[in-house]
Amino acid sequence: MARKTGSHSEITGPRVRAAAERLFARQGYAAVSMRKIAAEVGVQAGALYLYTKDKQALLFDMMDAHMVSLLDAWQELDPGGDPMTRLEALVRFHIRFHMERQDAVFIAYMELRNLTPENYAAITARRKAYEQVVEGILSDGKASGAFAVEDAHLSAMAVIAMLTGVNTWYREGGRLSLERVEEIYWDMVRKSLVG
Amino acid sequence: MARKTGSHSEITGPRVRAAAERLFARQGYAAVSMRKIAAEVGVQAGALYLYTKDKQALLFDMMDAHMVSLLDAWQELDPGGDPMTRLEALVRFHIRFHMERQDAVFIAYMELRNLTPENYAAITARRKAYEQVVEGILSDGKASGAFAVEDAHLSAMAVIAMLTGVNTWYREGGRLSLERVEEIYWDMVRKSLVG
DNA sequence: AGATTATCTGAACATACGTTCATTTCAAGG
DNA sequence: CCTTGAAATGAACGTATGTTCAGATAATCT
Repeated sequence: MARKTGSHSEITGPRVRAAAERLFARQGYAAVSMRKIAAEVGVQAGALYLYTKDKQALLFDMMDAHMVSLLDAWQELDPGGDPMTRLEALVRFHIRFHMERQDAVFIAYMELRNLTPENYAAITARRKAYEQVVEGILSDGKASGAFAVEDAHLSAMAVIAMLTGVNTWYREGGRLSLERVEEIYWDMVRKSLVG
Repeated sequence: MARKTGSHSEITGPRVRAAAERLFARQGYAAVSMRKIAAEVGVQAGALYLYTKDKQALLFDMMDAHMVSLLDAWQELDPGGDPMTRLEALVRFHIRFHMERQDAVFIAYMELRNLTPENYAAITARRKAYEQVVEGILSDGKASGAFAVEDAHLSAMAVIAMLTGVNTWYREGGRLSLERVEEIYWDMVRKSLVG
């Protein structure tokens, strides 16, 4: 047997990426074999190499796409103007964006050490870019007197860690709606940064 | 060849656990083979099984020991009394304790999915116990009016995420001393929870 | 000194891995 | 209807995996 009835490149390609993302998030990159991914797609392992150079590219491409998407989405949404307004927008954006991409976020945080040195450097650069978006807002707010921030970098890291942490405990249909979570987190972030 | 000169169980045992912790933290459980651990210790792979039932026990035992140590250390240090005092003690304790055990903390957060279901349940129970320590302090503070907390559980998770995040960016000998970091984080946590 | 026992080796086990490739099958175009 | 090429198979490759175990060795005890 070979080519399956109804098989098509434009369908299989995305399905490979989706299966890899699901499995990497649930079991970890190192624990997921190409054969497992292929089985999830309904194909033999060899066929995956029509859609990716190798296993490493599968990981890197999804991480890079995620980071680019994060940076692009914020650039689109950034209201500009005063730091308080921008930070509120960022807090709400961050929570929403990350909650809608739980698998990709999980992978972006957990699989850094499974990247080759070159790929690691590339992803790290994107991460730093996002961190500097946050740090920039805090710096502006410090300069304008809107925020009582001692160290903009430290506070940026603290805020990001706190926000991303939502992913580890929030489950849809739980006690709190995502809007409510957004509200409370923004309240905590704001208070932690003002007088 | 067989038994090495100067070989001794009380020495090799801890060295196996130390090597496993180092390697699991750096490369991930799934990516570390028993042969790699053995090589780090300077022994053949088969010898490891004198000190651990299997690879899974190596992971579980170190994670469980870490969690027990965390809970015990806090119980020892808990000053009791009013929530504000207790929370400050906890914030400083958490940062210090986690910074001194970077590898163990990393593993405790990253390798949950490589535990068997039974082991996962056991570790998760310990984690929940610690989360409830924090949540308990916030609840007390809410009841006494010391904290303006809307949802004690959510705030507890936010605080823990923020504090543990220090591990991802703080490097010894950097711009800020650990005492300074403790100070600033406590300031942020306190402000985020009051008025 | 000789016997005992804890400690470790080295080979073996079945199984799985990522990747390549000749071959086969199906869908589409003329 | 026949040709062409994209899409997938399935077998093969060398290597690595966790774990077991009979045998070898050095430290300890009598």
